[in-house]
Amino acid sequence: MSKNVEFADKLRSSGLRPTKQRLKICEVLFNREKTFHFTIDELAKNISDNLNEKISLATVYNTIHAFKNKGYLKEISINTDKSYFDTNVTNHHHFFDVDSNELIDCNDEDIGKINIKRNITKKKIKSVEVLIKVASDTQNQN
Amino acid sequence: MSKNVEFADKLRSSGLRPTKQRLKICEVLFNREKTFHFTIDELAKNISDNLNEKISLATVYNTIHAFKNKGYLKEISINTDKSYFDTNVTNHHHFFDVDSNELIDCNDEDIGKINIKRNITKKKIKSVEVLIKVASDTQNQN
DNA sequence: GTGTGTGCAAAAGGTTTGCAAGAAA
DNA sequence: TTTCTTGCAAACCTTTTGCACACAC
Repeated sequence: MSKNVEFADKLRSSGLRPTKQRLKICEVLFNREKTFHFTIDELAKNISDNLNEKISLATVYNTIHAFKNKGYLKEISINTDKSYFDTNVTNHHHFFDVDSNELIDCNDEDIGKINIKRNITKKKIKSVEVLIKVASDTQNQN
Repeated sequence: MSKNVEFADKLRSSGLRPTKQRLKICEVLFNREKTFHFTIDELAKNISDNLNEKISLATVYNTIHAFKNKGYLKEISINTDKSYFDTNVTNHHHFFDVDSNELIDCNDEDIGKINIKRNITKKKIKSVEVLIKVASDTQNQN
């Protein structure tokens, strides 16, 4: 419960009104120990299943994008039909299990430093993302 | 023209009938020196503009997926609304210019070797993809 | 009260599918 | 002639948008 006050403050401090829906979403996303990877429909399902409450899909989309823009969430580059988000906003990489469509965070110790030796003229590097696709044997690569 | 015979043989040898449409698409995709990055609609536009011929969108989709499954094309993991494909099917990485939505191939010399020190239980690494997002300054990260 | 946020339904955009007609083997 | 391929339209799925109502401040 005290968590909700924290969430409300956090939202307010970034210019977002702490509405009931946003607080619910905060609860689901940030009230956990491990980082959380999800797609919008998984999140919406999670909310309606576990919290016995329905939030309009449009609101979920709006909220997730607002959170992403405020830096509370990160969007992961995977070539699937859906967008994946991550509550871990630090610089890190991912394993992607193509059997289960599951993301797994990758620590710095898991991968050596990525050293980019080339510059694109007039451009700055904004992010470096490594995606390691894994599968149980005899799977194809995509 | 002799190229077309090559393409036809290549298609036949992988169990694909060399139809007029598939040969056209081969021409556009593989009859060039540099590797080619594209989305389906760019490709369809390219065909109708440059070859003065229309191929049904459904056929373009079918063909691109057939080519991908046969290993003639690679699909790139970027989190955009569209799928990106690459005629360079070797292991390599990419720069992605978020201003222009353009992909740029990355050679081995541009990035040191990626060394993955962790195993996911019972899973095999299928691919390692590095995506370096670049932008002219003052852009956001996604 | 004023300005934001929500929710619904409708629209949009990319991709897939069903099926009849056409082309390759 | 048999099997694969094409093309069109409709369907599908995720995501976005418009707008009236409700809520936060």
